[in-house]
Amino acid sequence: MSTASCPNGTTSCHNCRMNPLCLPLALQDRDMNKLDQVIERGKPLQRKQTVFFVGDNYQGVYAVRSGAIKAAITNSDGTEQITGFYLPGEIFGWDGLADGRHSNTATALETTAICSIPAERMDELSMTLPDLRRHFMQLMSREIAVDQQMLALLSKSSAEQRIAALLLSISNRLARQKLSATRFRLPMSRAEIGNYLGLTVETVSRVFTRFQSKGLIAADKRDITLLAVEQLQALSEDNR
Amino acid sequence: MSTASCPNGTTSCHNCRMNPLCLPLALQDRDMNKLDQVIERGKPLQRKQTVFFVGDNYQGVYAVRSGAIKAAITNSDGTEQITGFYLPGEIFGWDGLADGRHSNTATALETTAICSIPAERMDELSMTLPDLRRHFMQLMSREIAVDQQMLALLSKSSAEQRIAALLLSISNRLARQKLSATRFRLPMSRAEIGNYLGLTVETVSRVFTRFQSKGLIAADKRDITLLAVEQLQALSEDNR
DNA sequence: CGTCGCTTTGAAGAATTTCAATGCTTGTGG
DNA sequence: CCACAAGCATTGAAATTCTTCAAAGCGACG
Repeated sequence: MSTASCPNGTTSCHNCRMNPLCLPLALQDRDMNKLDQVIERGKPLQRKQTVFFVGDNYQGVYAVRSGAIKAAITNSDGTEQITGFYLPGEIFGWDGLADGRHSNTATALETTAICSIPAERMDELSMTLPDLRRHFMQLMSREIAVDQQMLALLSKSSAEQRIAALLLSISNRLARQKLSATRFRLPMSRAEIGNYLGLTVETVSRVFTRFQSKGLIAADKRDITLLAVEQLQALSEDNR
Repeated sequence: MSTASCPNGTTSCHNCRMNPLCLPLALQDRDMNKLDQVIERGKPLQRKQTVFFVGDNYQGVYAVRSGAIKAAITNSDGTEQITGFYLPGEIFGWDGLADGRHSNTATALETTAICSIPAERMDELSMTLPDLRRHFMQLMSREIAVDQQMLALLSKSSAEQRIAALLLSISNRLARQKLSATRFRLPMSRAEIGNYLGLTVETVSRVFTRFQSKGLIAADKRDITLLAVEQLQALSEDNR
């Protein structure tokens, strides 16, 4: 992996200025300087390490710089329900702002580098930098729009449509980060895909097989190549 | 209907001060005064009237004062996919903030009174009133959390669980507004419930019948009485 | 070399959808 | 005032999709 914009180890977040990875908005230079001081950088997370647990106090939000994060709610019976995957350039953790505690647990799917944006700093900045404030609200709004899109997907569609839509979503999001949109490695397992999409592992596996035999994708375990984006698009858009 | 806190016709939004209907946060009195000047009140909407369409410019968000609103995405084939129902005291329209255009169409399910909170005003206020700014972000965060909860529900559960969860959700939300939590009239049709929950009308209808024969609810068309809240709770929480 | 984690495949069973038909309520025009 | 159309809800029976249960393959890693 790690075709990401900021290499993992010895990075300085000055990259965030060149490539608007952490906060992908065109900010004034002046604003960007201030922003740089706010972002805290930690050491990369290993697979299965968590950023925060359900119930943890909300400290702020996080931007994925490389790797991938999954967010999951824990059901009453202890099983997990994945509510989102976050790829490089995306922000997660907003769920904790409402009542001061996270409703999700956030876990690294692979070796992952993140920036944190502490709540107080965000608050201070929101006061002094109108652009940044608007940007934060736009980011939250985007999360809402994405979740609702996902809702629409889950309510309406068959297994094939869901998986087609997920693959296209990942493709688009990688493209936005100037990464390859047609060849990529899935950061999550079949089981995690199934969990997220409300399908069993077996169904996910079967759909991948079917997609291959139809020539829509090539899949070698987690390495995916999209061969017929238009057809996938059509598939995901049609109602069953 | 219209057991809502602010009666429809001749209202002044001073009610919003007494009963924190429009913005349900404990604000300083001083802040509340300023807020009152911001909220615009229009005439009540009739059933099927829309607040905004997909693609409309984002002008701000709206609070439901009485009645009910549905938000829906239009699929490429023209069918609608309901992404949320908004009851008295709840805020909708955040989806348009991200890119300046609404991704949903918002429609009144019945005669509905709303307040609008214009974007510029919200922006000004966010600058001068830190509490209010935090409150806006909390509201957005709550929308995210609710949508994600819904995602979890749709991914994991059977028809009965989905419907049980929807009934409980409505019940809780009415209770928060000091309305009856066990007897209420659904503002939406079976078809709309099905659309929202990813089920067919027929399945929705059958589940209502099943719930009645099990003594969990009494239902006369849209008039619902919850008879066994704990059992519904248990049902909605168990995985299938 | 064997175990562990993940993926794939098959066959049977269950839940939901689809198709078809009927009933109930409301509103409207004759 | 009645009749009829339109919209919504309900019910049955057949068809389909997805899940469940069971088993086996593959690859990585100690």
